[in-house]
Amino acid sequence: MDLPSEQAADFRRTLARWYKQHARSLPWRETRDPYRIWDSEVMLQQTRVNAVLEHYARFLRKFPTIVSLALAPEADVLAVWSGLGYYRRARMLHKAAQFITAELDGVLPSTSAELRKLPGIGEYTSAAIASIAFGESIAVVDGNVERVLLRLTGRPEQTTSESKRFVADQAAALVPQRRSGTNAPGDHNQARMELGATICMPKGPLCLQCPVYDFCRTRGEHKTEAREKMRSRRVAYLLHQRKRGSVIEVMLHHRPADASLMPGMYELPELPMDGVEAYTPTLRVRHSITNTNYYVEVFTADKTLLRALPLSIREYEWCRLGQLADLPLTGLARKVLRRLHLIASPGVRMPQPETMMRQ
DNA sequence: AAGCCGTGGGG
DNA sequence: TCCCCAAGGCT
Repeated sequence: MDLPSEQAADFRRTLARWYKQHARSLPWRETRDPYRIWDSEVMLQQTRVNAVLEHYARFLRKFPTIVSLALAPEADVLAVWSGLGYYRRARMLHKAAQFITAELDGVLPSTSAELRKLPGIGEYTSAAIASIAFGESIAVVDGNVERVLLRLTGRPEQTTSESKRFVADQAAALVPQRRSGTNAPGDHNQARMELGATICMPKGPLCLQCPVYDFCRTRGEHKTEAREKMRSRRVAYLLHQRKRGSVIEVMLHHRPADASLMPGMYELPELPMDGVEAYTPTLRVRHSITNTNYYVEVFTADKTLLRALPLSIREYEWCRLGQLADLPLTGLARKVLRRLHLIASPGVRMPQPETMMRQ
């Protein structure tokens, strides 16, 4: 696009006006508590707003401050994260909170350069927190911004480092300077992402509603590359319960701490498919992970199925139904146990936003 | 630096 | 039902 400076200013004003009027009301936009903004940005990494909303409220109710997060056992942090995916984010967030508590007097750094050094905070997240929470004039580039800028400029979508640099340069050229009394950089960055999320979507962009239509080279003609096709796979899990006095327990598998996939999380014991052919499932659910659709069947235990388990019984753990909600369950385990009414769906209650903490 | 890490909702 | 995601970071 390479707008002349007055046109760049016009673009910024137009976008700002649109954002003020159309920004969705989201909990992390009601606060300037850097900790809350940090949490939201980590949760939003590769994750839809809808999925974040529920977890965000629960997370902040349970860990309202950096110190409270730092002091919590990792399993508790993972338990609240359960269902959000990319569990390493939760571990890194936890680690960063511990580092900040131990080394930085419990205060989140206020510049992108310092934030960038913390685990789980990369190029995008450091710029997002620095601009939104602290008003730093730095450009945020996420998937939305990249798509918006490529469409605006008419440059084809590419994964080359040259293309990345082009987008970064364009983004940097359009970021407003810091001004007192407002947060122009933070609002501008959020406005770009909001535009990408609600108007300039990957498929079927709503160009006729776009505030910067006049600045756009492509106006919806821009193509995005096709994805790899999803695969399908059938999997089977065992439901095995027992009674100890008045408490009911269910048998779970605790994934090893060094597993690459969902380490330390709890799931139902997996059964080999060839052991369940003669059985009718107690429950069927679909579950998609990355590029695979899983068609999941859950079978109630009997002696034959117990013998089909890949591990010896001792290697599984008996967990009380009452404590399931506090366990770091995999998303699938949580889904299955909820469908079977063995754990309650969480009541979603939003915490009151903190009083503005504008400096 | 390309590949890996998860998910529930919506079309 | 089947497919497509979405505000990245790390190794």
